[in-house]
Amino acid sequence: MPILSTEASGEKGSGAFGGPISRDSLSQRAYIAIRGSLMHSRLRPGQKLVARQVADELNISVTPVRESLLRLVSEHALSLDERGTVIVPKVTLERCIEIRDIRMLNEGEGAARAAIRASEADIAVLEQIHENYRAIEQKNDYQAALTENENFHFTLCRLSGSEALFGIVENLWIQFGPVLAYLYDGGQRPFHGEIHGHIHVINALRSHDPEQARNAIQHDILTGGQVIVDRLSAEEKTSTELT
Amino acid sequence: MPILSTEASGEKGSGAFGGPISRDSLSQRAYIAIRGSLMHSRLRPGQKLVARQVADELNISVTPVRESLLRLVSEHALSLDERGTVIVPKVTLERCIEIRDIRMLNEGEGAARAAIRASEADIAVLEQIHENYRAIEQKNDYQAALTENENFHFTLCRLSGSEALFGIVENLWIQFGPVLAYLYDGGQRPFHGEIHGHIHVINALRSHDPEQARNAIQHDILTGGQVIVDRLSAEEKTSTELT
DNA sequence: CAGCGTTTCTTGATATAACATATTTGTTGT
DNA sequence: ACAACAAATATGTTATATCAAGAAACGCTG
Repeated sequence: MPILSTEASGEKGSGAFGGPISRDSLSQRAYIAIRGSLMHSRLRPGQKLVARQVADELNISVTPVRESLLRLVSEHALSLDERGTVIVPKVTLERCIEIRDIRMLNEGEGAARAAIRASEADIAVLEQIHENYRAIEQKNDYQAALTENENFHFTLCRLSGSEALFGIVENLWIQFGPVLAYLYDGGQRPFHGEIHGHIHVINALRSHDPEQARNAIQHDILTGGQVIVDRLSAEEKTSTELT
Repeated sequence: MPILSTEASGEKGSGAFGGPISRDSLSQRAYIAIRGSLMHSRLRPGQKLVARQVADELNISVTPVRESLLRLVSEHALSLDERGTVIVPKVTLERCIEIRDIRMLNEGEGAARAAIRASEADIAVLEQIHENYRAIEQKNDYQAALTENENFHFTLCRLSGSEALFGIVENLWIQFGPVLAYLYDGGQRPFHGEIHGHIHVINALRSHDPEQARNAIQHDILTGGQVIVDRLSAEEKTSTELT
């Protein structure tokens, strides 16, 4: 059974033409491929990622594969077992809540800063992203919706103008993303029919109200994560009972 | 001229005996060596770190060196130029302030959580670290003082019990540490004779007062960083005038 | 059949070689 | 002396071979 499904999607499409295909290094492409598999939850928690096997599957040598695996480990998106083998980390309820809370802290700060700096054009872009997101979600294309939701959060945080903050948020996402995807695979929708949290964020930006923006994105993260927390609680309770 | 001075310090001394010397991988040792050089500001901003040269200097092959360099790049402790060569990033005033602020946000949160969870034993450990720190500082051993200060901040954050938070703080430190060291090399002492900020943190922990702890560590970071900000402002002003 | 030692397989870690490209150096012709 | 082209060098990137340590399979003996 193949470890990674065949998805060489470039993520950052290079040019409007199919054009001079991305001259990324193999290492970079391997990184994107593995990260993509992780984000789309095609890798089971606890699964081993053996360098040689992954290399075979991607038809490249182990060197660039090893580089990308180690990079993902350093980003805490993957872990190492006692022997040094790369494994997909298990998402515990505890870890999930922890990451959610740190996301709220840092994305909240990002939103607050964004509220101060964002121009009307910036906000319009964000609004457009959200509308795309809603449209995609309506079509039940959860994978795509996931990506567009990520896009919203990243774009918002980028508006803070803080490189360091963005780095942190990006990094938290790669740890949290797989959990979200895991949920989507379960066929549940984390968001409800009410007014979507993103809207409140956009309104706060328009008012240039930092604290309102902070609260809005924090509420969005909390709401979006609640379904995951519920489900993980249920699963952990079940497995405990089985023990 | 050698890129890295000879310092193979194990950081995490393994055992009380000189004992079964650390069976770290070469990659790990290279990482520690390069990181150490960075933290002790033996690398000039803008300097190139050529994999083969570093490998020669450490008497190992390029593979583990490349791995550690890439790891440091992924941690934003080093950067890549357009060609892919690793370079020591230049510290701008802007970046310095940015990292300081994000440190305040996250270490503040760490301290607040620590105030809730810390036992008296935990606090005693922290107190001991601070006393060591003061003693070392008095002896004008700035390098060692720097390490002990780092130890204080890390230990405090670890008391928060949040793995994710600790990872972020650790990562911010590796970006900020070189700047601190740079300052120390200039012979300036960032901390003053008054009651040290760490003391206020410890008091807040004893009172189990989260917000007081948050304020205390934030104030400490702000105060400690002020000298750096002043100096960088001065330097940037000068270089602007020269232009 | 059980236990134990040996061989083989797996797999991470390291070294080295092969390759590609950009930069530098050197040479030559006018 | 200078411009243009060619050779050499520097350096990141990838592939492959080797090593070592642990795990697993295998077979031998009692």
